[in-house]
Amino acid sequence: MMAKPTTVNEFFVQSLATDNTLTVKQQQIILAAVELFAAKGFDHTTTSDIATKAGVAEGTVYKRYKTKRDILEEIMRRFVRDVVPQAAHEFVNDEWTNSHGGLHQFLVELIGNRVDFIVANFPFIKIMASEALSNAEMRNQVLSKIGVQAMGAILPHLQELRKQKQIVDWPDDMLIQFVVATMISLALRLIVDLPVADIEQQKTYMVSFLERGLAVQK
Amino acid sequence: MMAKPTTVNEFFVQSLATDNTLTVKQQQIILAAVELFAAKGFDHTTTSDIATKAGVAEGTVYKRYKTKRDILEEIMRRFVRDVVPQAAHEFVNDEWTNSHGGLHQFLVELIGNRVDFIVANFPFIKIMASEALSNAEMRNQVLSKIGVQAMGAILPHLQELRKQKQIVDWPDDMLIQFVVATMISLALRLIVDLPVADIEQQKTYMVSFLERGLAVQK
Amino acid sequence: MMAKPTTVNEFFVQSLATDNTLTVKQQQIILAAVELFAAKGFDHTTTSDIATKAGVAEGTVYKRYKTKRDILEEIMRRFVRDVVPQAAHEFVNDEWTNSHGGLHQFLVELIGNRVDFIVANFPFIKIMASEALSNAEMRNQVLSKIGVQAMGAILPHLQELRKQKQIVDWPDDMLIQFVVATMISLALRLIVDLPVADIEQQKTYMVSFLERGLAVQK
Amino acid sequence: MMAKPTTVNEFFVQSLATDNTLTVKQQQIILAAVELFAAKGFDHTTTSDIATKAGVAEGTVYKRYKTKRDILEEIMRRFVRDVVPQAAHEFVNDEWTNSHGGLHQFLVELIGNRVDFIVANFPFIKIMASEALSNAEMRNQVLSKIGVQAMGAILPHLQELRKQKQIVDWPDDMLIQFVVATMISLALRLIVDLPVADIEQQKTYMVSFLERGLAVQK
DNA sequence: GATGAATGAGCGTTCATTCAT
DNA sequence: CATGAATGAACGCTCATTCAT
Repeated sequence: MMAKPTTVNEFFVQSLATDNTLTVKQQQIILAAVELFAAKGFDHTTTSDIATKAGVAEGTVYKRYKTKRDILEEIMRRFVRDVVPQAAHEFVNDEWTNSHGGLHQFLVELIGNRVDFIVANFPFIKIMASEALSNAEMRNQVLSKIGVQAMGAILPHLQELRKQKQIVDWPDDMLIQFVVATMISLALRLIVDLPVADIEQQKTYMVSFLERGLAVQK
Repeated sequence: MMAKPTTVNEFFVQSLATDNTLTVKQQQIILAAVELFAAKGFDHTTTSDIATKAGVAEGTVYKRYKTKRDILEEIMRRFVRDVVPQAAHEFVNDEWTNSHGGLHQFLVELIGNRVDFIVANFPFIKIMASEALSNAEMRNQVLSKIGVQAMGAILPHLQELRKQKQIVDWPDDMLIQFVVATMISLALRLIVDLPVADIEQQKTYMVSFLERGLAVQK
Repeated sequence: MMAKPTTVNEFFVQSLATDNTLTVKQQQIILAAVELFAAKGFDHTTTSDIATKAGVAEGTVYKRYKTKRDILEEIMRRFVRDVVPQAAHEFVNDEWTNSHGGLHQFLVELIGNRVDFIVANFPFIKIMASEALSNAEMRNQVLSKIGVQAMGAILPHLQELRKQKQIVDWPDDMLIQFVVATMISLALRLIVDLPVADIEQQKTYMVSFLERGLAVQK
Repeated sequence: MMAKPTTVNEFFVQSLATDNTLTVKQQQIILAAVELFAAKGFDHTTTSDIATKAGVAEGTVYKRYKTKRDILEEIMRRFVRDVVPQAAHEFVNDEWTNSHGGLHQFLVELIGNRVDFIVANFPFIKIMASEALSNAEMRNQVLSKIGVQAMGAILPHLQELRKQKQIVDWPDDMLIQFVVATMISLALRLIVDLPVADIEQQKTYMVSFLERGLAVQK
């Protein structure tokens, strides 16, 4: 059965705790920044906010990070280096990976797991999206890496299914595009504040939609 | 045949030119703001930027709009009031509306038209998305209206197709969610800077994906 | 019997109406400025406020008066030239002037009349006081003239009473100082927002206090 | 014998020096603000003025005080909390308090002491007066406290004198009103820039006027 | 390493004043 | 004479960043 998806925050705590170049205060600063950036966005978070939430002096924030943007970049670096792989690992490690259960089961597991991840980490996803929209560097450096990692976790399975002629013979990027878009459609609803009464029902429709959209006609 | 979708900028020029409460300089201010907000985002655009680009004094910016945010809201208001309906009208007026050509033709026309709109207006869509992510009021006031307008243009057709048992018997919101997500998947690619070699090819895949995903099994 | 004291505003209307170098709009501007300065003070009144209240365009305000301060000076000039003499005239014309009724009646009439004037014109008095505190030019040009006028109305009587040995043989300026201070004590109460339950009772005490303070011991 | 009344500025220096939550620069800011507000009024003093006079950067002004008005309120608060009680204490402690010397001596001491205070602190009194005229909150919060303190120092003596039938049997508020008005009459002269040749002579007249005005007829 | 007072460039905004129509 | 759009200097205030302790 599936594990409850870990929260980005928990991943960060792990990532920071295992880095012995960071003092406790520096860890607190990063964690405070993650939460504040997620809650208010990068631009609307002041270094004073971060210092206060981290329980340190304002000068301390600058001891290790030369600028506020450096903090964001450190967060993104850790996100890409530690959090995304962890999340992928968590995802990949679930039993379905080896079960070869066909398209339906693949989708059930994928959607089931990643939709929970989206719901659990929605605030963080918003900040990533927001930054990606306004910051080209972020797009290039971070999103692409996330994309690569995500593809690494999803694409092989899609390719396998395609080889088995369970799904249509479309290019990799189109398959990924539709799978991701369908999963993200839930996040769009959340952003637009449309109520999502029943997450499990959502999952069922998503699986069904993707299954019909991708499966080869019998 | 389909009309070439107009650019948001052109719609704005129209919307502003036909408003005789606005002086030429005030029109220049709004147009400058649209471009700057689209290029650098709301927060990173200064009122001095706007004034300079519009070729007016900084005080002039405040003659009609009390705050910088008022300018954004004016833009959004015009977008919702003039641009979206125009775009919808343009969309709705295309012949397919009355052609009862079935699911396939509906999707061909919808995707064909709206994908071009997305591509033509991508910079503007980015502002809307960016603001929507960080501004709850904007979500409520603007996105909801756009949503209503968009639904008014799409939903009746989906309902008709469902009644004719051409598409699956899913709730309205799920049908819309999947159609919108599929269309937006292209915008996501653009945001992530993934190259889109062939727009027409994209359209073909989208139509195909939606058609398979929604059509009832024969 | 005593006439009800006219309001500064009414004096201004008269002053303006009889000046045929002023257009109607210019009169409206001055009247609007008088009311706004009295209500919010000179610094917190904008030329836009004045134009709006006067029902004219902002440029019109500057047609006759080169600066905002010019308007204040015009008001003060009229106040000194027309309003104060009128008020004095109104005061002087009351019957007591000729009645030679002695100190008591003099005080009764003076206090009775001027206290009502203070109460009726309190907002205007506040602006004069406020400007006088922060503007040396105003003090020199306006207050001194008001002082001269006021003295012209009061001092002769005091001098007469002194000659008749009804009041103490103190210098003119001390007599005026105490009479004015006693009358103004009511304005101080009003400024400090201390309730003044019974104006007539106040008058009685004032008369009594001044009478005892100034009368020669029998 | 009477102590020479201290200047408000000296009281402020004391009040600030003994507050160890204030850095030296913050003290300089308050002192600079006191002088500037007194000299030019609150509205005509810019934060840049204050910073320059205090010898600090403009941002430093805002480190502790969120707004310019906060600085005024801090000044008023210190005035009420430290300066007024000190002044009252200084006043009350003079020997006359216990001397039961009758109305004449009471007035001699009161006038002698407070008139010097008024003369020494005239610039500061002007700020207070100016703000009181244009700011209702200031009136309520500050003047009322000053009033209470002042009454505490004066009223008991007046009540005692009244009980002893040395002064007329008028209500407390009228007694205070006349005593205060008489003292303030000097400030009025100063405001109007009327020369006050001989302060001691002024005091003599004031004492005499009040004594005659309030004493019961023998 | 940690502190927090100090900095100052830069922002959004106001408003007295000007001038072409 | 009247208009009102346009101006731009100046203000109050913010906040990322520095540095002496």
